[in-house]
Amino acid sequence: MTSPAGPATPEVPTRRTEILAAAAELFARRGFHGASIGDVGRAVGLTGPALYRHFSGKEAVLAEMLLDISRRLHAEGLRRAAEPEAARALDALLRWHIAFALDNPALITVHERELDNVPETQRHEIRRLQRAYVEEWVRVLRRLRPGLPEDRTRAAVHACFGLLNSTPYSAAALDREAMAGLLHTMARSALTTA
Amino acid sequence: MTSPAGPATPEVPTRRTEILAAAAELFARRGFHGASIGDVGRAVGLTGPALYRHFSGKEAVLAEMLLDISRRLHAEGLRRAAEPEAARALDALLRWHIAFALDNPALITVHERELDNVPETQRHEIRRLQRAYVEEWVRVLRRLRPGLPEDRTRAAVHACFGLLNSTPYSAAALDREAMAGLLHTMARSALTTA
DNA sequence: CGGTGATGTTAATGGTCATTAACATCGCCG
DNA sequence: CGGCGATGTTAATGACCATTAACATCACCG
Repeated sequence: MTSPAGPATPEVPTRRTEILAAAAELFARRGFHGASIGDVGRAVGLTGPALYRHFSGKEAVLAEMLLDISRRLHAEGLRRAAEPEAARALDALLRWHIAFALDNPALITVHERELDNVPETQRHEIRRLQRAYVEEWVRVLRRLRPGLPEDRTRAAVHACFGLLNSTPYSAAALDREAMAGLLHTMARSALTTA
Repeated sequence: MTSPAGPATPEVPTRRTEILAAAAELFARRGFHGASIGDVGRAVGLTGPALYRHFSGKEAVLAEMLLDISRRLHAEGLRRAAEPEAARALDALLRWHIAFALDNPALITVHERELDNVPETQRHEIRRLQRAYVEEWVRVLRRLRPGLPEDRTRAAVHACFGLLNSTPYSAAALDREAMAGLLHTMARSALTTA
């Protein structure tokens, strides 16, 4: 009953979502070309070729993964940026992005690195969503700091994502709440003094 | 006359350094497993097998690249952290890291992502240098903010590197000086309010 | 019961790749 | 001149890999 491009992390895990989760882990750790279809299959207790019952190919796994991430980030980004008070909107965006990064380090990593391996057609849509997400941040920040030129604002947002997405490499050091608080403080401070 | 593990970017480019530079670009763009020896060779006007006249294999190219980066970062980090006044030392470290990242986006990317593909033996040494470099930052920051617990300090430094290393993805937007200034301001603000 | 669609498995198949072998060029030094 | 070390080249070689083919299982539905 699951539609072919349905949500990747529904309440109940299906085989498709198991595969997507295992692939995310492997692609994040070893890179898209460093993890084979056999590796992904093995990670969910199957042989390599079994994956073709669920996806049309390796690239399709990556494409669906990135499309799903982009959609989730963008959809919730839209919601949180709608908050009328700019400072509150920024905090809401920060909380959302930080929670996502701490809960899904592998997804964040793959999202950041592997876009080039997605087939053209779907790559455009993913890029569109990524850009739209960034623009939500830019809009909020411009309300907060009207004097900052737009290109500097956008560069600041990108740098902020770099900070927030560093999570995968150092998350082990602190417990989740401490890490979330630290990232929030640092990111807000970086953005508001940019 | 160049020693086998000599500096990778001397005044005059040798064939070895040409190869290292081309490989850095390709490994950064497509990942270690996504760029073939043939690709690297072609990028310097050679065929694939010709590389074996200069390196013992693909992994050796990566290993020398990462070892060289780690050494350069660490050596200059040591020097700058020696400044007696903590606030000045931090600025000196920031200037150094930002200049390196803006001048060598490919190296920064590879340094951040590909350590796992280095053979064990050299991996340890690279990790040691990376850790030592981080510790220089931690020491300086602790002098500046003695109240901050050590693990939080280290996490903050990692997050700061995430911010500074985001350069490869957005450096095109601003000219070099503007970008350097923006990153410096954001990073210092993030670290000092952590 | 019989069949059929969903889901797996184990064998091809064809391509790419890292690495090595065998052979060429060429500058330099005796 | 003659040789030789440095540096390349074009053919193997053997591994791995994505994908497809051919064959099994099995739940469910008529």
